[in-house]
Amino acid sequence: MDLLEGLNPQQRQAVTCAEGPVLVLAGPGSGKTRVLTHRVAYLVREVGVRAGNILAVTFTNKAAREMKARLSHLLGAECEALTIGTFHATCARILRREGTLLGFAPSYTIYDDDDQQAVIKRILKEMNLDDKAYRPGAVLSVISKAKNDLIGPDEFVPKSYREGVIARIYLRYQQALKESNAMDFDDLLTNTVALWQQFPDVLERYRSRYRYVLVDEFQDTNAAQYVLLKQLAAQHRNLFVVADEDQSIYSWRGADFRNIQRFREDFPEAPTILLEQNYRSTQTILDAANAVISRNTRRTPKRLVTERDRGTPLVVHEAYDEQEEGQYVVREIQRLVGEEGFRPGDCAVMYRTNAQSRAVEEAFVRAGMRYKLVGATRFYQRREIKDALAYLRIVYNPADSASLSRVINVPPRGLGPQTAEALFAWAGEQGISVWEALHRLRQAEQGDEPMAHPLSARAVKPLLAFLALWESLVEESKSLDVASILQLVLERTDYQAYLNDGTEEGRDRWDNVMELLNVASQYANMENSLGVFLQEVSLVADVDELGDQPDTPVLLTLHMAKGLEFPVVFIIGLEEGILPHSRSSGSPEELEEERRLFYVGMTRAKDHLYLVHAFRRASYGRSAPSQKSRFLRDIPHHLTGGERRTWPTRPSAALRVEPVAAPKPREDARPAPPSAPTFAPGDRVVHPKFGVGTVVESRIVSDDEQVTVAFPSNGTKKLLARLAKLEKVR
DNA sequence: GACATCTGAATTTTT
DNA sequence: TTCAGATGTC
Repeated sequence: MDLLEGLNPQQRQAVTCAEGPVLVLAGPGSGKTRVLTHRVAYLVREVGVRAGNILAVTFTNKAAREMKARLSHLLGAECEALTIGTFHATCARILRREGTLLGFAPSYTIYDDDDQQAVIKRILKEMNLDDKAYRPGAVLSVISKAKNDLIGPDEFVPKSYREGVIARIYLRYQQALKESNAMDFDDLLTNTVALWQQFPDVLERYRSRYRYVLVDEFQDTNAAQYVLLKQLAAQHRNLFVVADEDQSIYSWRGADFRNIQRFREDFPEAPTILLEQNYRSTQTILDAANAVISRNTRRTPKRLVTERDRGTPLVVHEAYDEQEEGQYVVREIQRLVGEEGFRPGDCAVMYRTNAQSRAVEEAFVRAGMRYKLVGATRFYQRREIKDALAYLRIVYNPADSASLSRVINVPPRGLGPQTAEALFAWAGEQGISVWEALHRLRQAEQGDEPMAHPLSARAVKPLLAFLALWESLVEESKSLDVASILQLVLERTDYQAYLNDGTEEGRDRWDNVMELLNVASQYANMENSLGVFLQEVSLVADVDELGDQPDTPVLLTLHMAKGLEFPVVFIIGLEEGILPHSRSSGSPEELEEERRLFYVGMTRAKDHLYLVHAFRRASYGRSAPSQKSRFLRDIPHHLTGGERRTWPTRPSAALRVEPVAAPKPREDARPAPPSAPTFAPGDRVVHPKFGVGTVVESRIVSDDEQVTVAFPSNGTKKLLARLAKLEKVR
């Protein structure tokens, strides 16, 4: 296959200039993924670079996966040796190997937002600070900002009394993470930078390994990431970055598109290649997007052109309120599918804030139409999933105190907040982990010489019972894979009984846990499956889940839409206060970022673009009139079919989506359950522990059969056929 | 210590 | 509207 076939001259240039730094400024839809993959393939096939010497960094795991998939087509087996991943995943892997140099065991835990909050809350308590005055979220955002700028707790210079306090929290927070053998997201980057700074020989190793570095979405890198790249590429200078400043939408997370300027200064020999040819959208959509983005002052003017025809005008639509907005969208999708030959999966609905999805979802449900909601469902954020993962984490990394405090009393075992706090404080005083503290407690209680400890007599027994449970899990986990460990955890903690409170919610939660077990079982035949599983699970993002989904419309935020494309795009909530968001209209910089966000959304569309706003909108309970977004005024009239509205004919029969007996929409695709239950009510069964019993009910849950059995001597139990060794008896 | 009920407070985007 | 935290009861 000719790697250059079908590429335009600019793309070709980007693919083939082999040595030295390169800056590619790529507009939306200009085929930059193609350029990146073909360049990697070109380096390997034509230049003779060894695949093992190439590092490609992407923004999401999904992008990494896609790139790998494409490269396996282009390169075959050779692509296995490539390193392709997000900054975070790549750093996490490096730190697994080298983290001991910084004092982190390879089993370190990656803390997510909730874990971070938990740590901060504990510190606030410890320092006797009011969590109203120092809201954990606010404190964390200051800390995160500092980390993104590579400012450690020691270098943090407070500019106010408040910041002085935060500086002390920051210091304590880093200590706490270290004690827990844990890192937060930002630490993955900063610790890698620190590692390379402090150990030049290690840096040297990675420099000679990653001789060619390619970076996607470079405009969304932060200072730490930029330093990382500079460290790596300082000598060989083979740094290839692809950027679009107009699509920089993560400045609130520390991203700084001025890195593009820095790159130009630090690598002055780099040629700049412009990709302005758009292969995605109609000229009308591009013209509208150009009109919007050209209002931004801080940018290099670009002209996006396409060879496609003008296409249809944009549709600007005013709905009465958010309900009708949703109904309008659904009805329009139905029309496009019914009359214009689009598939449901061709359509995407985009919005500024997750809360906006609700009304749209309701409209889909009312219409009996399936849809896929990206994010918000947040599988890995669910309580039961986090509990299960926390168990796995303390098994893998017994120092992990945030996970421990999460599950120490889940299910309830008599270890309430008082006891937990006393235990943690006692461990803290002695400078040891809770794991060790519990061992000391056992010695004190069972050893010959009694030792003083602050734990109440009543708490000792459940504490020691918990330690025994924990120890047995740690011990047995050594010879088991993740899925088996998880099963063991579920059995030993009787977690199912805890979740199954008879409500539908309880059943759903258990289903989720089974789904997690399902995911875990995919890691079965792997070296260190527990560690691999935990790491990958810590780094998944919502967009990553947007895989081979059923053919349904997709609902997602504008942020998550970056990098995607759809034949039909609806952007809803085009109102002042929402887009631009009220929290981001303070400074011109923020306003420009809001505009970029809108631009990103518009340029996702291939054929049809709908811009929808509502006359009034309810925000938490109260409904109020709204004003249409200033961004709409930037679009020339001749590009839209004029503005349409469907009210005040409300309530109009034409608009109402008729409720249909709706199949319950599933937000997450599940594998098809096994066919029929093997057990039926009335069956007599025998269980190794509970003895003989009678089946009350049996149903398929996820991919296992859940059997409810009444045991005369042990009461009624819900059992999983896969776990419990149930046998039918005559 | 566990659970139910009440209150009031806060709402952006997420690797 | 939703949710976390506080309060009250057993």
